[in-house]
Amino acid sequence: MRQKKKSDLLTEVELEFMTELWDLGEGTVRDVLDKLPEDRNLAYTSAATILRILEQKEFVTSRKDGKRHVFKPTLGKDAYQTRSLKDLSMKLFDDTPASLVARLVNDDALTEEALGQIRALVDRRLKNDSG
Amino acid sequence: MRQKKKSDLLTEVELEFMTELWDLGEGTVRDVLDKLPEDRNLAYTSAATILRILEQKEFVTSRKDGKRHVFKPTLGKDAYQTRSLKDLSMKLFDDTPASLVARLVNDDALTEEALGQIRALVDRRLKNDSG
DNA sequence: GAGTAAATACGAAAACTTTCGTTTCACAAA
DNA sequence: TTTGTGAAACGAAAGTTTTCGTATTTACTC
Repeated sequence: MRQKKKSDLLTEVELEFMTELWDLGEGTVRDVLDKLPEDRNLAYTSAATILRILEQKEFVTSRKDGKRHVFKPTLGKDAYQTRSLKDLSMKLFDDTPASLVARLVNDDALTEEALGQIRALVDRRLKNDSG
Repeated sequence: MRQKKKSDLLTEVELEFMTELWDLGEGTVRDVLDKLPEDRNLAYTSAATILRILEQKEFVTSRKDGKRHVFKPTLGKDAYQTRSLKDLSMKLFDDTPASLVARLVNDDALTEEALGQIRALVDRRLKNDSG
């Protein structure tokens, strides 16, 4: 029996909307629409449709507040970050996170400061694991 | 004058094909098709279309070898990895690579070995920069 | 040159994503 | 209760990606 193929990843526009919701915590169609860049020029009904789809896909839930719907992510941004990294690592880095980081730290555009932060993060994690 | 909006990122299927080409170095439609998973069941003409599109988008070039075309990436896998990471970092990590790594090293699924490798990479880069 | 097996060229169907218009609904103000 | 305003519901148009069919071309064989 074949599954319907749910990629469990957000599309471009879905991610755009989730980003605003993660930032807001929760919000109405109007809230999200107002938060988009000036030049985005998306119709109200389009925004409503995106949120409806996100609800169908269970990335958000909604409750009613008076006559409007308030939408709220069911999936945290951090969880989605992890999911995206896993996907990228699988598709492009042989499922080897270290090689992903290798590519990142070999990027000349990366500042020394960022490198220092990264090392601190790794050290902290290694310390916690052993301690 | 508005640009047509070329995202310079590969679509799902395009990436699937580029991955095989990166692995092969170069190859014909048949070569790539044969390299796909058993259960992929893609028509020959579909594969040919994807490669044609990749050529239009200038991700590959082709030369003729007898009656067939041999396709070859114009963009290295490492360059595309860098590009993808930059995109993900921008869209989901506030354009802060360190926070991307933070999410990665906080993933419980990451092995201690991988962590060690990551630290070694960072150390090497820091050492080279200062030396 | 005619036959044929395999590849290319091209257009378009199918599937999915993004956008929007129209209708319906809910609430509030007169 | 009617009317106006803004939201929701829904379907579908528009845009993009993925898949494939048909026609044509190419190189090889006889």
